[in-house]
Amino acid sequence: MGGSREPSHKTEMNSPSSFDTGVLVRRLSSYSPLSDADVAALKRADRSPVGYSRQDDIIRPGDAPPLLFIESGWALRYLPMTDGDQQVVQVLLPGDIVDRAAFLPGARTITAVKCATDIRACALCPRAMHEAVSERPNVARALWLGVMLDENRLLEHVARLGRRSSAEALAHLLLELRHLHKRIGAMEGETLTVPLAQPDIGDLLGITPVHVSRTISSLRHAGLIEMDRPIVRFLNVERMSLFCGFDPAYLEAGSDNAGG
Amino acid sequence: MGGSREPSHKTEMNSPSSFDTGVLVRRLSSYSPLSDADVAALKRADRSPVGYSRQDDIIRPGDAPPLLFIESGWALRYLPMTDGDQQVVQVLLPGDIVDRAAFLPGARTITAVKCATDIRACALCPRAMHEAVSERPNVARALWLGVMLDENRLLEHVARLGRRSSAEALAHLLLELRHLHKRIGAMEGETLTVPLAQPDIGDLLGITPVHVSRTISSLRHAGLIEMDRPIVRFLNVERMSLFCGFDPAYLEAGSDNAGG
DNA sequence: GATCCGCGATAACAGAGATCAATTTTCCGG
DNA sequence: CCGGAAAATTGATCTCTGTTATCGCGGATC
Repeated sequence: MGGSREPSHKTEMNSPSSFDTGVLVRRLSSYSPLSDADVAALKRADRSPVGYSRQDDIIRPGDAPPLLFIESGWALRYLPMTDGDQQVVQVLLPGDIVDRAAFLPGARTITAVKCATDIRACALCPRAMHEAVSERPNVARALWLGVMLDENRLLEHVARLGRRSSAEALAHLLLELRHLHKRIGAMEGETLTVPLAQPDIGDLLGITPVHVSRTISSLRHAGLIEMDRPIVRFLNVERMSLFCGFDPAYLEAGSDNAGG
Repeated sequence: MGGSREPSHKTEMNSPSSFDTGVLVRRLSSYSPLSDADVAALKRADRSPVGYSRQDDIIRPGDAPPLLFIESGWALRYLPMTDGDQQVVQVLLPGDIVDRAAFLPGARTITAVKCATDIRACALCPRAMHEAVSERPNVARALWLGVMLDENRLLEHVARLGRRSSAEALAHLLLELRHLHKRIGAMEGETLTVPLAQPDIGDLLGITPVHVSRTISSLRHAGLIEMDRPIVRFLNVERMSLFCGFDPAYLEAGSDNAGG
């Protein structure tokens, strides 16, 4: 079957938590301000990190997924199709929760998640998380905002697949990744590291690897990007955004965190 | 701009609640059993129903959406594209919540929702809902399960757009609608009422209206369906499911509501 | 009852992307 | 350092879907 592989290199890691929760806490507090008590409640949910190797499957369809978030590395959440193809539905970046079905005791997921790079992931104690959610409104609000923002990304992904040419779709995807990394200061100038192979991008955009290659070179020839695996350099963000109709509003946590 | 229209016929309706909450309560309790106290808590959130006419926009991108659920009728949630096209991301059926961003005080939505038929919708009091969620674990669980099932439908929609031919995509969509209605006893035999025009289906599947017509006739000629607006009759569900790789597992509330 | 407009069907043609194939390059494991 | 496998590029051809246009129908409006 496709490229599914056993998580052969799953590794226990024993570096402690004050550093490891950093990614999640930073993410959540970027959604909604967290007090020290909120952070402490989250830290109580923290468990030991686990390592996965590139190409490992973290979860598979039918699993009751573990409550995990990505510490470092990229992963791809996808639906395996009956004919062996796969459709990627989400790019998981550091701070992302692998599968929120894990919040629901006993629930099964319909997706698989494979590592695009070596991954360090961090487990959370479901009981402690539920406590944090029910007793800490800020935490609940931040998690819920995360749900909404992920949904927004998914909706835009639908629009990419349904209503854009492959060149527009690729441009839009790259601009989304750029925006997410720019915001957390994870880019050097206009240079971004995208550790995805062309077949991965094909599974994301619903096109063949051959056509990914052609699409990339068309963006190159249009003077929008340079791409030298795994480096992507943005040459003209404004023109590129215009070209594919990219508007970062859907990635923002709602300019008005006023509340009612 | 496309077909956006003011909600000119918005109408206050004054039929009472014991009947109106029925749809939502029935839906939620199909996700997770609700006690009388749970139902009572939900009823406290109930507000007066509102009517909309076919083609009205219930919400628009940038709105702080109202907390509404569909009482009767079909609506389409979509992303308006810059070129005037629209990409439908969700079919809203009775019992569906129009936009969950409404759960987050002050949040804005990025989607629009338009009525495919005349609609009766029912507002919920956000305060009472938050109370019900925080004090009634069954209610919280049912709502969260609803979130997960909607996500599953969205993920399958991504797979439809990315990895299926138009005929497979249409077959898959129709089987999803059939399954949802069959489960609540809203079909007569293998006959389903689908109050969508072909341009709506095009916006759903990311294809042109012309091609929707072709695609329908190809399913007809394959002996899979009869379609006489708005009636769809399924002639061979098994062969149709095989044809498009439809597996209803993603619509089920997880066979094991065991819980940990 | 006349008119109009959106829906639906169909046809001819154009274009985007898939498929098949061959070749080179890069990557990874031993 | 080497060898095999996967990734990447490029070309030729085919298929599916978009585009444009025409026509009939039916429901809404006046």
